[in-house]
Formats: sequence, C-alpha cells, structure tokens
Amino acid sequence: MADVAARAGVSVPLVSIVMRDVAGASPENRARVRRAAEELGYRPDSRARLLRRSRSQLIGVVFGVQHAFHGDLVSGLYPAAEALGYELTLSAVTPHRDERRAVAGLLQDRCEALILLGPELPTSSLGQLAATMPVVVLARSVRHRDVDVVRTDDAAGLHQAVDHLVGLGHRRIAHIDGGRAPGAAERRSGYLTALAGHGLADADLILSGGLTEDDGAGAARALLDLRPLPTAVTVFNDRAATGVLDVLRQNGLAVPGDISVTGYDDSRLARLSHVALTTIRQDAAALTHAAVARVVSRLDHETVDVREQVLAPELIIRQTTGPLTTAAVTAPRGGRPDTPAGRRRSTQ
Amino acid sequence: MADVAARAGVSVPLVSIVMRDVAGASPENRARVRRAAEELGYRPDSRARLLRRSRSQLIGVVFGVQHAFHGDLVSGLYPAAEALGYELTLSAVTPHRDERRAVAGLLQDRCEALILLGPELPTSSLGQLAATMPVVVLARSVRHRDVDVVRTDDAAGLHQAVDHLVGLGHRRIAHIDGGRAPGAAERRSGYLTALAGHGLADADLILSGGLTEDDGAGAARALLDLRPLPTAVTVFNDRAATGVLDVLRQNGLAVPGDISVTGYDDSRLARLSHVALTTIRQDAAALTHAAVARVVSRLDHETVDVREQVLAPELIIRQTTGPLTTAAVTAPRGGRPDTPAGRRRSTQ
DNA sequence: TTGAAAGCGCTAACAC
DNA sequence: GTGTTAGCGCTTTCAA
Repeated sequence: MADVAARAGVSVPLVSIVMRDVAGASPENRARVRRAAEELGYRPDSRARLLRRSRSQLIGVVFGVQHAFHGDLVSGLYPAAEALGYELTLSAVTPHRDERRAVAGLLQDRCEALILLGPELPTSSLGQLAATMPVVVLARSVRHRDVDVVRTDDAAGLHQAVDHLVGLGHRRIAHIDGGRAPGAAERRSGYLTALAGHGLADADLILSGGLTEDDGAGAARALLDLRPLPTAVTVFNDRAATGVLDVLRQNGLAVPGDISVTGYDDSRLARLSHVALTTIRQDAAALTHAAVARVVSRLDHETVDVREQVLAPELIIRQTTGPLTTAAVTAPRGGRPDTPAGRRRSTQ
Repeated sequence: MADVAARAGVSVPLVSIVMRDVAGASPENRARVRRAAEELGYRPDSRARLLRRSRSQLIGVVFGVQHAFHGDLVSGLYPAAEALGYELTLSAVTPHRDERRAVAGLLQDRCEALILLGPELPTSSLGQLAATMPVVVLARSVRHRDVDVVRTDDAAGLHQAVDHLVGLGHRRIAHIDGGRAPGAAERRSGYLTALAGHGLADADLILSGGLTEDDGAGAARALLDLRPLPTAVTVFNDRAATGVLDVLRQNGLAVPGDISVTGYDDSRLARLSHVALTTIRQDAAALTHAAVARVVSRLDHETVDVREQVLAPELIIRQTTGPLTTAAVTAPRGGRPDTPAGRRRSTQ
C-alpha cells in the first residue's frame, strides 16, 4: 500500500480511500492511485482491513459437503450476503470433520455470525454458541430463545403432498421418514395430521428411512413386503426418493402407474428430466435471503419480533404421481417377484 | 490477549507463546495462562496472527458446489492440509458465481497457494494466476510450465473399463463422453486406443454427453436409437452414468443382462447399494495428499522435478457389468419401444 | 524463562 | 481534499 502511495505521489490513507470507493478524493488522484495499484498488481489485504475495522463483515457458513440441497443453499447465500455488504466464509462438514470442528474453524476466522445448514448439533450446543454471537439455523427447527431459525413449514409440505395424493384417489399412502434428521419429525407429523384430515387416521404407515439414497432404497425394500401394497409413498427428501424409485422400478413396479412417489426439497435431483420427481419445493432463494437478513438485523441490534421464520412450501407436480390404474388396484401380488415384468430382472 | 495476560499476571508475548504451544514458558505460567484464557473465553484471532507472520499458512480451494466428487476431494483436503500445518479456505463455484469470482475471493483472503478442483478456466488464465503464486490443478490436465497438476491417468482408466468389457465378451462398446469437461478428452482417447488394442478400431461409437445426470440421460436416449444396439457403454462419470442407467431401465433394458454400463470416479453415487455401478476409482485421498504436498513443496521453494503427477486409477467391478446374455444378443428390436417389458411403461 | 518494543497492512479520527 | 497520527491483535526480535 505504501508502494502504491509512493508511486502515485500521495499518502497512504488516500490510497485507502480510493480503494474503498468512498468519498474524499479528487478525481485526478483517484485515477492516479488506481493506475499505480494496477501497475503494481496491488490487492487490498482483507485480513488487515478487517483487523482494523472492529467489524469483520464476515458470516460463517457450515454446510454438508455431500448435501445436494446444501449446495443450492450455499449458491443462494453468496448473492444474499453480497447484497447486504457481507462476505461469506465456508466451512464444510465431511465424514471426518464434524460440525464442532467446522464451527471452531469459523470462530477462529472471527466471523461475526453463523449460519448453520441443517445442523445436527444438540440444542444445548447451539444455545451456547448463540450466547456468543448471532446464530441462524437454516432448514431445521430449534427451540431455543437465542437461536434464530429460518425454515420451511415442513408439516405443511407433507400436508400438501398427502392432499395431492388423496385428490388423485390414493388411500393407502405410506411415509418413509428421515429418522433423526433435521425436519424429519415435522414431516412425520404433517403426514399424520393430513391423513387424519382425510379420515384416514387409521391408515398411517410409517417406514423408517433416512436422508441418503441407500436409506430410501432400504425402506423401499421393506415397503415391497407390505400387503396390501400402498399405492403411494411420501419420502423424506429427494435423495431418499431416488433410492425408492430405483428399487420400485427394479422390482417391476411402474411409477406412477402402480405406485406414486413424492420427494422433498425440489433439489437439482428432482428436476432432472429422467427423474421428474413430484416434490415439495423449499425456496432456496427465499430461505437464504431471510437467513442473511436476520443475521444482519441481529448484528445491527435491531429488535426482532419473531425468532422463527417459517416459509410456505410449494408442491411441484411432476411425473412420479398420478391416479391409480386399475391394474395396480386389482392385481394381486403373491410375493416379492424376481422377474415381475417378463424378461426384466433385478440387478440387486 | 492483554486481558488474559493481566489475569494470568504475565506479559502479552508470554500468552502468545503458550497459545501457540511453543517452547519458552514455564509449566506454571503455561497452566496459569491456559486457565485465564479458558475463563475469559479467549480465542486467538487468526487474522491478526496471519497478518503478523508474513506467511498465512492458508491454502485456497475452489470447488463446484454441485459436484459429488468435489465433495470427496474437499473431504480429503482437510486432513491432508492439517497434517502439514496448513489451513484451508473454501470458495464455491455456483450457477451464479463463476471461477473467476471464486478465485478473486480467495486472493483477497491472502492465501499463499491455490488448489483448483477440475477448473474450466482457460490455460492462459491459469498460467497468469500461477505466475503470482503456486497453483495446483486437481483432476484436470493442463499444459503450462507454471501450473502443477495432480490427476488420475484418465486414459488408463477408460482402457481398464474397455478391457474389462471385452473380457466379458462385449464387442459393441459405446462411449458417452464428457464434452468439454476436464478429463473428457483423455477419457475419449483412452476409449479409442483401448478399442484399437483389441482390434475393434472400427467399432468405435462416441456419443456426446456431459457431466450431469441429464447429459447422461439424453445421450442414453440417443443410444437407444442405434441399430444394432451396443451391448456395453462406458460413461464419462458416475453422475452421467446414473442418468444412463435410469433411461435404459425405463426403456425396458436389463442392466447388465442386456447392456453393461461403467461410470467413472467411484463417487458416493456409484457405491450406493441400489446403484452398484462398475466404475473407475479415482483415489481421492491420494490425489488430495499429493496436491497438498505439492503446494507445500512449492511454498518451501523445493525444486520439483515433475510438473504433473499422474496417479493410476483402479477398476471397481460392481453389478452394472456382466457377460452378454443370449436374449440380448439375439432379440431383434424393431424400434424404440413404448412398453418394452409388458405392462411396464416409461414415465417420460 | 520472561518482558519491552517494534511492526504486519490497513482504516478512523483528526488537523490542516 | 489531503496528510498526520494512532492502533486493530498478534508475533518477533532482542535485552534482561
């Protein structure tokens, strides 16, 4: 910086003023400084900058490196933060790097606030963190007075899925749940209350699943043993739903002819033309905007009336749900078939 | 830090010594400082630390937020960097944030070196960057004197896939390529030379694909129109291969009974039990270790003999490849069927 | 083993 | 509009 100042024939603070694009420099000097900086390949050191300003303008983000939907959320967080004059610093959760370590890394970077994507940390840990700095939990529900939450109304999402299926004529609707994953409890209860609303309270059928393709596949195999076979299944998320789809089709069931399937997230996965999964959209852009806005409100010490922001989900109807076909309703199924569709055989 | 020093009744530099775990403090003072730090909830500010030391010990990583295999690589980079005393700072490429911006963000953070995962930047841009600081490109081939490369021998990988298929009796083997994606050219040429090695030079059949599930699905639909139908297809990567699998199965083909499929990467995707994709493993741990080691060598000004490190890939045989079945060889196929497997119908 | 002093690159407060 | 001065939190001489 001193080099730039010398080359431009001005003082160091003036260089600072020019580089930050703030008022207080003549157009001539501005141009001179810019040129000198260019020639010297000078780049401001953000660390030193942030060190000097007491505020770091840095938001830490913890995300799962394997989560497709987290990818969508990170994509949305960048522009949302930029719009409000903040930067993001990312910390990944991997199979060998848990959330604690991811958070610890961010704290060392002196970020002013944390946005956690679907964290699995216990509420108490989140509360401890939130005592130190603003913490916004994205895509999970947490009941703690210090922790802000931005999430989709998961119960309503499953309600919509069930309503849609009932509207198509389905009565035996199963749910493959997400186990202990964030949001799983809400989705389960949404499923149950929706069934009850349609007078199907006794027909509930919950299989234990999870959030990976394999979890979905495993649950689907369990589902195939049920008699009578459900005619529709709502799955915890898109990822698990693709596992379900694969297993159903490999076992000779047509989707949606024999059985309808819904996912959750409207992730990239669901939108693929060959998957075309009916699903519940979580609006990544709205979620991320709300999360960053909340962080900034907290940092600006604005009073916040509601701790939890719950966004409405949206049903996206694609091609994995449809009306019952006669065949599916009447065809008796004597057991789990090996080659249910003629020459087709399972690859499992 | 001053607070900690005051509370422990020592000087500030001594606190520094203790916090960094270096020699030069008595056990008593060490304990006193640690306790004071604990009580005050003190955490060293890494920005200030790095500002003071001229070296930042920071490696910038550019990765694609949607790439499953990049996730595997990031997972491997963390421990590799930690083992050598470096930290990682992540910068994501998203649909709205290109590689240039991702790199610019890292430069501002004053990282000392860059590791780029399968970058699509032109060689010239990479060269420019590499003139400033050590740059290691991971999982892509780049010919530039300043740019270090750590990658898998992609040509050899496809060679292995083709050898495996030929060994199973396949003769009509297609390749769905990755278009302009990093590594695509090598894999294409590996496919071609392998065919030639088996006297099948005239039987080459390359369909244009890409790196997403949709790219694979599209290519698979094109493949279905070919007569005679290939009995095996090697796909650019696992992600595209899953798209291929879906389309093939939805159109009534059994895998591997009617057609064998191979992927590339051995990503999480391929390992899923319901996918069980035969694939080429890129050893993420070895790749990431080599990349970090190379970065550190450069930063230590060690002389480096080979600019490019090429690791051997490994064929992982799972359940999407197998011998030809009589049915598949002889069954004439009159056109692209709507309901090729009896009551099964396509959901497209 | 410990402490005093200087400075990393930058910006805020002030005086000119 | 411009320069001077001071200091962000830390580490590194160097002297005691």
